[in-house]
Amino acid sequence: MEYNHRDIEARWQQYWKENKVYKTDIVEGKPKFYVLDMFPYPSGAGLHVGHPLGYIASDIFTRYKRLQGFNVLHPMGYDAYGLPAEQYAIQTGQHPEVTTNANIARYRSQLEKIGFSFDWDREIRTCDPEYYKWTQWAFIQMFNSYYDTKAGKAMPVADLVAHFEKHGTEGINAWGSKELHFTAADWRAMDEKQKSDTLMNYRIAYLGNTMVNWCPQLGTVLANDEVSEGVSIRGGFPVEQKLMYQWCLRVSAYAGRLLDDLEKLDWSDSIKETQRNWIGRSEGAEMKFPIAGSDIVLDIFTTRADTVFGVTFMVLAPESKYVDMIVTPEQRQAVDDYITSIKHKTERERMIDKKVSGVFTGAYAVNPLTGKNIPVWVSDYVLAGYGTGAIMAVPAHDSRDYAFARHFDLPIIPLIEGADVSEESFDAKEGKMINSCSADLDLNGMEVKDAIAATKKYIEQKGIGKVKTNYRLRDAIFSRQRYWGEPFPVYYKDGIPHMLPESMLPLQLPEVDKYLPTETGEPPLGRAKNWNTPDGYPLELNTMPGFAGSSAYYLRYMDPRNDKALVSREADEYWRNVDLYVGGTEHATGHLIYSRFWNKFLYDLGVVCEPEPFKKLINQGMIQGRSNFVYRIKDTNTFVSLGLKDNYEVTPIHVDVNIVNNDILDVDAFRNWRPDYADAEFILEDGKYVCGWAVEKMSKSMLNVVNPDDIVERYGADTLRLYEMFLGPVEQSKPWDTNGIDGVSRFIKKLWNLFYKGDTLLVTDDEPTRDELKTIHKLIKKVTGDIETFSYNTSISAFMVCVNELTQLKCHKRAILSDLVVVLAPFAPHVAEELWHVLGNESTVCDAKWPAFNEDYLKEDSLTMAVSFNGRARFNIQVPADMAAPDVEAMALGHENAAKWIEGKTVRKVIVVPGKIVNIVVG
RNA sequence: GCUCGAAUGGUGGAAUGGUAGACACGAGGGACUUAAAAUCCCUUGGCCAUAGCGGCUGUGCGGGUUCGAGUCCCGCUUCGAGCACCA
Repeated sequence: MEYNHRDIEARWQQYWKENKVYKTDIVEGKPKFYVLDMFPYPSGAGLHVGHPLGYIASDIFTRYKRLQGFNVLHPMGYDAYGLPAEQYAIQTGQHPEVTTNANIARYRSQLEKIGFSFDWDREIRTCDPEYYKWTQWAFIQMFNSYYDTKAGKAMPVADLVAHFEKHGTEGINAWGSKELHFTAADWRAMDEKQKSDTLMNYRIAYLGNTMVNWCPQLGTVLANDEVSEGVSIRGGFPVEQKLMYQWCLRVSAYAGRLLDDLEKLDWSDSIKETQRNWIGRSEGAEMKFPIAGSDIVLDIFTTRADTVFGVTFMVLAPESKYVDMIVTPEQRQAVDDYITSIKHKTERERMIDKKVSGVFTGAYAVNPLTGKNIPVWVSDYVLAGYGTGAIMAVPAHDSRDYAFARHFDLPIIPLIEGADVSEESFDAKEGKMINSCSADLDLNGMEVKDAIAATKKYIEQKGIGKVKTNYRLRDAIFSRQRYWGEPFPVYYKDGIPHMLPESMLPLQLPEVDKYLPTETGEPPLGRAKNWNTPDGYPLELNTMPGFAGSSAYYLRYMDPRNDKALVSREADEYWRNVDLYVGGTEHATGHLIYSRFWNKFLYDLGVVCEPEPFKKLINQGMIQGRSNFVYRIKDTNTFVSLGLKDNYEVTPIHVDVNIVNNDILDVDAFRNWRPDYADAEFILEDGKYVCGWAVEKMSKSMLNVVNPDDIVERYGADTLRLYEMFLGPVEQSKPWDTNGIDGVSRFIKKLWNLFYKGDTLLVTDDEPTRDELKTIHKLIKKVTGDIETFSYNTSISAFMVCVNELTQLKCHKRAILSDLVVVLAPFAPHVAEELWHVLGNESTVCDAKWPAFNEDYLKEDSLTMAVSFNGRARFNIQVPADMAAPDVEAMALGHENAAKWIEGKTVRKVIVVPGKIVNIVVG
C-alpha cells in the first residue's frame, strides 16, 4: 500500500460525516471544554490559505482535549450580514441572501476538505431568522434596561419609572447621557413623548442625537472602530461628522467593568493593552468655574487638579452649548464666523490641520482658587465629545495650551520648580510645586502627585468640584442605513418608538425592489411594501450593524435550535463560556469589546452565568502573500531569470504564484497563461527560470492568492495542516511560502513507511526495547507540553525526529506505533485515522486515550555535563545520572584535560547544578 | 508624543539563566540510475587550520548583574502594532 492522500482523506471525511463522529451533546459529569473560532464572513473570493491557520490551531487543540477525556464543543457558523453582499446586490440586483448562501456553500466545502472536527449540526448563520430573533430579543432587553451605577449593573427601566413617579431624579443612580434634574411632579406633568425622550437618556439601547461618522459613499453611519484616520476601514471613503438621530448602545456605562475585568482574562498583553487604550480611563476631577457677572458655571474636566494656580484662560469646544450662553455682544460676530469656518471642515481636515486657531468669547471665568478673572476662548483643539467639552488651560504644563497661549499671547505661569517654559511646556508629572498658594490651600513644595491629591480633597470639601473618572470609550452607534442587516424590532406610534411584543419575533427582513436608499433619502427598507405592524404603525427603517449578530453567537452555539430562549439555562450552565477563542487581532476594538459588553449585559439580567465570554484568547497571525516576479527586458517579449536581470534593463511583472514552484517558473504554463506571452522567450540560468519575490498583502491583484483546495489536492489536507503549523508560531504573522512544504510531505511518507514496505504490513507485536520506549515517550512529553502552549511548530519538529529515530531503530512495533498515531491524530487526523485502523482498531482514533508519558523511560543512564572554567574553557564529562554533587565535582577536577588546564592555578569555587553543569572558578 | 511587542545563519524558525542555531527549506558533495524523478548518505553561522585533532569568533548597539546571559537589569538603534489635539 502506497500512501495516497486523496483516497484516505476522502474516505475518512465521508465516514466522519455519515457517522456524525464529531457531534457533541451535554454529558452530565463529563468535564466540558469550549473551543471557538471567530466565524468567517463568507466573501465571494472563497477561503485562501491564510483563513484556515487559526482553524487548524483550534482544531488541534479540540482533538487533543477530546483525547484527554473532555467533552469539547467546537462549532462553526457564518457572520452572514455584511456590506460586500449588499454592494454586489446593488450592482446586479441579485438578492444578498442568494449570494450569501452560495458563498456559504463554497466555504463549507472548502472547510470540509481540511478535515476539521466541527459539530456541523450546530451551524448558525446570523442572517437566519431563527438566529436573529435572539439578536432582536437582546435589543429589546437593552431598551428596557438602564445602568444603575450604585448596583453596578443593568436594571429594568420600569424600576426607574417607578422611582420618577415617587421622587423624580432625587436619589437615582442611573448612568445617563446627561445629568437631568426633575421632581416627581415634573415627571407626572410630562406627556408621553417627553417621558419617552427623558427615558432615552437612560436606556441601554436608546435613540439619541449624536455626532456620528457619516460616510456619504457608503450611505451609512459607521462605528468608531469602523473608521480609521478619517476614512472608512471598508473601502477607504472619507467620513464626516454629522448630527443624527440614531439608535445607540450605552457601552460607555460598562467601561469600568470592561476595563477592570481584563485582569481576569488570559489574553495576550498586546490585545489587553489595545482595549485599555480604547477604553481610555483617566482619573481626574471635574471643577466648577463660574462666569464673571452671571450665574452660569462652566464645568471642566482635568487630570491635573494641581495646576489650577496656573490656569490663565479657559477654552470651550466650538460645539459647546456654553458658547452661545456666554458670548458677549461685541464678540458674537467673530465667534459665529469662527464656528462657521470650523463646520466647513471635515473631521479629517481638522485633524490634519494642526494650525492653532480660536477666538475670544468676551466672557471671563473666575478661578475658584485665586478668585482672578480669566478669559474664556473657543477653539477646535478642544473636543466636544470628551469630558465636558471645556477645559482649563495651563500653558506652562500642557503643550497644546502652550501653543495656544503663545499664538494669542496669553500669560504663562510656571508651577513646577526648575521647569523652563521659555521654549516649550513642561508636561511631565514630576517635580516640586511653586507659585501655588492661596489663603487656605498651599501646594508649594509638594510633589505633583501629592499636590493632585491635596487639590482633589480641597475642591470636594469646598464643593467647587468632585473627583471624576472619564472614559474615552463612546456609546456604540447601532443604526445602519442599509438593507442587509437585522431589522430593528421597533415601530413608531405618534413618533414614539415602541418595541414589538416578543410573540412577533423574529421580525423578518422584507423584500425590496432595489437595495438603494429611497428618493427621499430614507434607508432601503423605506422601499418595502407594508413595512408596518398589523395595526398599521410604521416599522423602523434602519437595520443593525455587523457586530449585532456576532456579539452573542458563542452563546447560541450552546443551544442553536432552541426557539424558547437564546440559550437554555441547562446548556448555559454546562458550557458556560468559551475556554479557548482563536481569531485575529483586527477585532480588538470592535467585536471583542461589543461581545464582552453584550455578555455582561446578559449576565446582569441573569441570562448567562459567566461575566466574561472568552476566557483565553489566541490571536493567530496574518498570512501575507508571497508574490513572484518575472523580469521582462524592456520593449521585448524576452524574460530574464532573477540572477541575470542586472545585465539588462528590465521591468518586473507580477506572475501568478500558481505557475511558480519554489521560485522556479513553469515556462510552458507561463506561455499558456496569457495570450501576450504565448511566444515569450526566456534567458535561463542553469536551465531554469528563477523568479524574484516579495512579501505583499494576499490579494487577487498581486496574483499571490493561494487556494487551500489546490494544496489539498496536490499534497493532502494533512500536509496542509502540518505545514501551516510548521511555518512558525501560530501568533506570528508570516508570508505564505510553499518552499518548505515538501519537508512535511516527506515526513508523512516516512511515517507511512514505518507501517508498510510496498504492500507488506510491517507491524509486529514484539516487546518494545528501552530505546524505542524512550523515543516515543520523549515525543509524548514534548507534544503534550507544546499543545498546552500552542507551540505546534516545535511539536511537528518532534514528530520528525521521532519518526527518523524509529526508522533508524527499524521499529515497527504495535505498542510504539499506536501511541505515535494517537499523538499525531490532532495534527494529521486523516492519516492517523487510517493508520489507527491499520493497527487493527475498530473504533475511530478520537475514542482513543491520550497516552501518558513515563518519566522512567526518559531518564538517562548517564549525563553529559559541561565543565566550565571561569565560564570559558569547557570540557564535557560523562557522569552517572544519579551521582551526588561532591562526586561529580571530584570527577570534574580529575578530568584529564581539566587537570592540564588547572595546573599551577588554585581552585577557588566549584558550582555543581545537578544534571546540568559544573562550574569551576580558578585563579 | 504615549503604550506594547520584536530583532538569532542564505530562508522559516529552535533554545525552564547552563554545550546557541533543534527541525525544515535551500545550497554543496556523494550513492543508486542509460538518464531524470523519487529515495538514501555526508557537509552546511563566520574566520582560521585540515592528513587528523582542533582553535578563535558569534544572537541589532553600549553598559551592568552572574561562576555562566540570546534569555535578567539600565541606556540606545531599527522595525512592527495600538492610541493620539482625550485636557
